[in-house]
Amino acid sequence: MLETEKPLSEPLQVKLEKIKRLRKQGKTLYGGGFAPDAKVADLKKEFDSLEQGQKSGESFGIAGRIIIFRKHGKATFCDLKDSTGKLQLYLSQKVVGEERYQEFNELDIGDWIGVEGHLFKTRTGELSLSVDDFNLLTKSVRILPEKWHGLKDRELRYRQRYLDFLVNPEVREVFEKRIMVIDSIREFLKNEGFYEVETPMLQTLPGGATARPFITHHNALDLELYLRIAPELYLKRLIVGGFEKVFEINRNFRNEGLSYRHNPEFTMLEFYEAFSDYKRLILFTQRLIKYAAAKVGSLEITYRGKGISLSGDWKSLSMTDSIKEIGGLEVGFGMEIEKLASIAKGLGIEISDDFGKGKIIAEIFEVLVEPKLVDPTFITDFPTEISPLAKRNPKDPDLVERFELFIGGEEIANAFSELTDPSEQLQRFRKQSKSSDEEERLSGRIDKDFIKALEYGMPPTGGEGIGIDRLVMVLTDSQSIKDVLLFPLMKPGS
RNA sequence: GGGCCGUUAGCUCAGCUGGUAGAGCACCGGACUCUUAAUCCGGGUGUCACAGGUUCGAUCCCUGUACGGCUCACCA
Repeated sequence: MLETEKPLSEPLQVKLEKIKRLRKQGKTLYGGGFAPDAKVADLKKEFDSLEQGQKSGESFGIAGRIIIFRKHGKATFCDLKDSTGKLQLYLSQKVVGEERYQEFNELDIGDWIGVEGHLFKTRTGELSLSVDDFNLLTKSVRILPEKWHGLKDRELRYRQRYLDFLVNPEVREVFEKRIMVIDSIREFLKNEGFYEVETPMLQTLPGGATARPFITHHNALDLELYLRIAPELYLKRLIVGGFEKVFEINRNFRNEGLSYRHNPEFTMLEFYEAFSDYKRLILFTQRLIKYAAAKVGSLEITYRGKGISLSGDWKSLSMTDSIKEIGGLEVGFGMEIEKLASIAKGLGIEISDDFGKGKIIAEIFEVLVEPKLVDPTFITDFPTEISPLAKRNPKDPDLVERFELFIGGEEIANAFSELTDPSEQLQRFRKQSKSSDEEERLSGRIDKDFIKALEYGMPPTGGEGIGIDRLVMVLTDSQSIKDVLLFPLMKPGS
């Protein structure tokens, strides 16, 4: 027990005394050397059809954590939980002898034990293991949370996630689904011929997105470094280098506020495909997300109380059309900027002086349309002003070849035909770096090495980012990003 | 960072108008050889988040602090 943690409750003190006593008696509390030869789920499957009164011919060894006792004098039932499920153990004094039986009854909920015995079915038909021998593998000192109500306190659940997994089985399912989503995306992309790569987390210029970075320092080089806010500029360098299809699934770090959909570190998929473009990515994205959704369950999902169908062809709308159709407002680049600004102000949007038409339209979109995009919808034709890395629409310089995908009101994907013209890229960066917005300025700090790479020639390329945490939230109907992160950021407890 | 709400036993929760706290699980002692939240008998184990203030008296009222939740802002 941590010495700093005092006073101890009486049940805890009693347990500590007991452990002291067991130690004095020379008992091994932290053992080892027991290798289970079976998993609970496998045994349950194999002996499902066992008749009552019948015993498995073979003896099996399993290991797990005791989660509950039901003691009956000279017989004891308890449930043992391993990574695959729980199995009832039956221990009879007649079988193991009085001394061993006493020792078993000194075990506590939470202890890890290894047991050996035969399988049988109880009177009520529950498959159980009749214990012939057992050993304590690890003594649990602390008292586990309650079996019935589980652990509800969100703070404790996030801070002590291991307990959350122990007593709230549905939490484990969410993370198993998260693992499946990531596995299936990898599988899909690899089948499509993509290489998985790793690009720098520590960057000398935080590029590829607009966000405040975490700043750190390299001692030996006496160099200011930034935790990456996006891998984009490095992945594009690989396209320049002749890799035609690359992806990375990894963490990005953004020094921004927290919310139900923001954690300072989050997992992003970015992939780039030479000779593709945003239109082809629309089709590709549908296939990718449908593939992942099908692997974890179904294309018919529920998110925040709303049924969402991922089947069929997903809707696609330009940003201004969506504002008209869903927001009921007609806006466009043909309007005077003053007019756009006053519409935005009427919606409670704050407009700075350096906002252009594009940024104002995007703000209106965010307020009026975004939350209403429940069924999967691609929004296309983003303003150039807010898309410094995307290729301009050849027919309309105000717009770029870009889309974002929304599901359940959440932004899931962001993709565009990449800007490949080095001089235009330089200009766009320069414009950004003059912005009054501190983050924009920092993000726009010109990565000359990246421009140089473009000067060597990047083939026409489609690139996309998918927020994995958001996608998992939608696919698991999780109300907070913290519920899909194993260890969400928490301030140190008091 | 702003607003609102919360923090009582290891866990889940009660606690009236201010009179120093109580229930289930867990735990401890006892009974019990097929239980399933086993049952039965007995036992309450607490810095009421923390620090001040008001009061004869504070878990309760007030102020501040910490942490969390929701929400707004920033962002994905």
